[in-house]
Amino acid sequence: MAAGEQTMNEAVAKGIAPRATMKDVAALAGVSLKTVSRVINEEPSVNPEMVERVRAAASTLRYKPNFGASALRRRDGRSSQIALLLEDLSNPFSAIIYRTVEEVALSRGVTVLGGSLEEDPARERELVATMVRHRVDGFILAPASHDHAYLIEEQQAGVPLVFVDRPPKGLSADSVMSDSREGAKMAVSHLASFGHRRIAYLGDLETISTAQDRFQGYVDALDDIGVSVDNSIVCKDLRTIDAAAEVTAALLKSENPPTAFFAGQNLLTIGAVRALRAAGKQNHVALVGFDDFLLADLLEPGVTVVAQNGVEIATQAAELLFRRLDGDLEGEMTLEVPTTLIVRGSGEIPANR
Amino acid sequence: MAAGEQTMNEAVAKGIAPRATMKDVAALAGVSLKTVSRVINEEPSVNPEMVERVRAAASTLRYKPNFGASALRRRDGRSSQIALLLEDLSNPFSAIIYRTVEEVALSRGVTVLGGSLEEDPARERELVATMVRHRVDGFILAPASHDHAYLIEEQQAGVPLVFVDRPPKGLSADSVMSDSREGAKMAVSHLASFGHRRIAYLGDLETISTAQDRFQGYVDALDDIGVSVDNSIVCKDLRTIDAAAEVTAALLKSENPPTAFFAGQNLLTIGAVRALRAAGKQNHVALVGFDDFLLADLLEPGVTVVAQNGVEIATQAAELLFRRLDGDLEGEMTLEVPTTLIVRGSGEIPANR
DNA sequence: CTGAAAGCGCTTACAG
DNA sequence: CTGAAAGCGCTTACAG
Repeated sequence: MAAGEQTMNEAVAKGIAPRATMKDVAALAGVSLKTVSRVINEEPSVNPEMVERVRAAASTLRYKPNFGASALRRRDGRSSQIALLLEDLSNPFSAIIYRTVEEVALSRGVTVLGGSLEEDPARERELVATMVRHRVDGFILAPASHDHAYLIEEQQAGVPLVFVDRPPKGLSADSVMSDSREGAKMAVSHLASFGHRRIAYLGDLETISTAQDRFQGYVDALDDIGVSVDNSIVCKDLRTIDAAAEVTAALLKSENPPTAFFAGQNLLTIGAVRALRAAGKQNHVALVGFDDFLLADLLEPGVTVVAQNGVEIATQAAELLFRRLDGDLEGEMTLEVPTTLIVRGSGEIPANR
Repeated sequence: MAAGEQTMNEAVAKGIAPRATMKDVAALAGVSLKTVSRVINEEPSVNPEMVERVRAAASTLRYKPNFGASALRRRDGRSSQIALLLEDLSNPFSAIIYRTVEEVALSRGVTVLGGSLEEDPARERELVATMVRHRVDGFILAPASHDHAYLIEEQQAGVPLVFVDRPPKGLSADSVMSDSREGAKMAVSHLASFGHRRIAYLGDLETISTAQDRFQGYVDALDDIGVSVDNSIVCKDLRTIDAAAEVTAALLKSENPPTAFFAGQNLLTIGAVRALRAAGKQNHVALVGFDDFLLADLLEPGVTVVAQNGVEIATQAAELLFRRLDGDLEGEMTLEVPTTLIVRGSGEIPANR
């Protein structure tokens, strides 16, 4: 009693009107709790007159169902929330994935708990743990870590996992990503078709498996034209616009500069553009980037890229996740989404012999 | 019993290992439920030996606390989730807001439920309702609707509301946004200082209050130089790159074309760039945009903009929200964050007299 | 078609 | 320092 009063007083002091519960609605409507529950959940077989009374009471009290409470007791225990953990939500590729997944989830009445991992495995573990405490129904994950065995517990608890952009390691799970190797090969072969033989490689962290794949594609394309890899023009572990710009500038000033560049990621492409521009060589040295970016068409020359299909990747991933949630327990799927070459000018500058 | 067995069988059939609860941990450790709760919540005054036993049991069973269940019973009822509803998470301004809020929230152990409103008031209502069902602890909202009275219930239920980018209408709540009017005035005055008198206005939906503010800033700047508004070069209700490009192209071809453009939003700026480029007039007609965008510096000419400080807006908004959650109930705050003129070339093309 | 009792996983408010 | 009982808001599994 005393405690109850105190709560009341605190609430009043703060001007807080406590939320109505099903119990309150039941009291006002003069029916049982269970009947209110039936009406709120739109179960059939409730007397229409009672439905009316309950609806009126709920509306008067501005009753709002509590998902968490119902999930706790419901047999499926679903929270109607999924976790979406991506590299960095302010990066355009992540953003389009988020947007697309959000749309599919919304159509199912599911909300999205987002998180940015920033290539930090510790942060990934932490965010996953938080999402688990929230009992999300599933995960869509572009992992930062390189060992995902710790997620096996979640799979065993019946929480579906779909990897996007990067494959799972140390456990088997569904995944959806671009065909990086083939895309990179297409980019470099395109440069080769304009006579280039000395093509520099700018790539992200070697620990990222897609960066390895893209490098493999680069090697494949060189193999095709009988050129062997020259490590003096292979630059890996680049993460930022500035890093790519610096390396590009240095290569351009070297004794035997490349006649073309392949950049394995959009920030690196932008860095290369910046350095080529600074050196006044944007119309003399060719460039093809992996992953499209806004305004690539408005630069001079327009930047030729191998574009990823983010919408397709995200749609496939989300639909796969929901199929799993709907009970489809077939073996793991690995979906590769093809990339597309977009010709804009920078990749069609011929090699000067 | 029969039901229990059936559940068991289903779980086994699906290979699902049910999650351990505090009860399970208590049983294994040979202590009471309450003692487990104390250990998990790191309450002091538990015998260190018991702490050890409980920790060991929790670890063996891979116990994961259930936020939802504890929130249900806890007196504060906090879900450790906040809702962040923005225009479109794939738009760079929204994305930087998301990223920044996420960071502040993470430091508090709070996760973010995101949503894109897409200028659709109905979608706003729907998403807010969903977030309420999830019992989020607070809202950060860039509203699509133009009447927010429906949110009064939430305020009364003690859920803090912080508006970003756009002010609340029909209720009083905290808000944080750019000083749009002053920023727009700065942009247009800058054009005027290069001799422009015939400056076109490209603006977003008139129903958006910041679009109105930006138009007012445009009018203010013209007033300062004694020029009256010419409606034939004022174009409102533009939403997309293409719409802005079309209008710009038409104005350039008109009998008395403007010598400069002010674009009230980044997509519109990009549209204007595209049209100027197509007409070959990018070095003859001046342009200043409101809101910065990636690569604006790499275009030719570089695009002069009045930049919003998204990080500052988001930081202020998130900190304000958490201050409210911490019990600060002082009167509503309206914070205006100044914009910055970034000179890059397109805005410094003089008027040809 | 309706409702009383039990319980989801946890914390509160006690008592010892 | 520890624990048994009650209850958060809701659904389940019954009985009528």
